[in-house]
Amino acid sequence: MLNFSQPLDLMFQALADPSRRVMVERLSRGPASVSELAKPLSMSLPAVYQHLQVLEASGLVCTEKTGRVRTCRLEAKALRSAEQWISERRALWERRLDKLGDILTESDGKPD
Amino acid sequence: MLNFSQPLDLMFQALADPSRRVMVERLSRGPASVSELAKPLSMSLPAVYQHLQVLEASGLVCTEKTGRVRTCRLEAKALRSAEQWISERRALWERRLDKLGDILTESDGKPD
DNA sequence: TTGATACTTAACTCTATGCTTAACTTTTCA
DNA sequence: TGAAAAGTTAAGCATAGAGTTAAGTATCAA
Repeated sequence: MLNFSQPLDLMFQALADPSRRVMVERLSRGPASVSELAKPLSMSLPAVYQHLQVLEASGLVCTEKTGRVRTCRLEAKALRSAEQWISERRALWERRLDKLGDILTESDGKPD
Repeated sequence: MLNFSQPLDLMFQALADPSRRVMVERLSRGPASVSELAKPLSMSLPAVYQHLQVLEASGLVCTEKTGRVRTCRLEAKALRSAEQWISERRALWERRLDKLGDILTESDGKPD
């Protein structure tokens, strides 16, 4: 399928990489510079930088450069929308399971 | 970074593809066969099948074959754990923002 | 003004992903 | 029994993704 570059694609794609999740994890405890984000990761700075660009493109992280330091911070709104997509599907499915359970209980074990 | 194949990697990776999200969406409304999942997607059945395997490997979907039909259903527990990861990070970050807001309000505009 | 710091860009390699078509393998049922 | 239905496997191809090194650029501090 062609890449529609929809927000959810980019967000889930961004979250799929463990290094990027480490970066998000770090940023959930407060803003950080590029080098700070790189510190716990065993890879070159350009690699970290590329991950950062993926996170920024997804909207999960926004950055701002002041002097020679780029400061990165989490974007709660984007996190919320990814969370919400999952939540809605799960709710739909669980509601269905509940209803099914009720029917089974009411009818004392009769199948669907 | 090496592929640790951690559950979250696989789940977010699985959700990153729009075709797979269409499949999850369909399954949130109830179980379905492989061909039913394939119906709205403009790709070959083997392609759909491969997507299904990605979803199954991630734990988001489980399947069971009866006769010649494979029935697929959502796994609420897995959805919950992906949702929770995001939720926890967001909560941490938003709590931080709130505290910061409080400090700014109490001190009447003094910086951090 | 010069060396160090903190990114940033470019070019390249290697692997993983997302398809495809073709060829099987069950099951089902007329 | 034998064709149709539903799924499965295999092989191959094209593109995207994750990493590298090397070479910039822009700030800062002395």
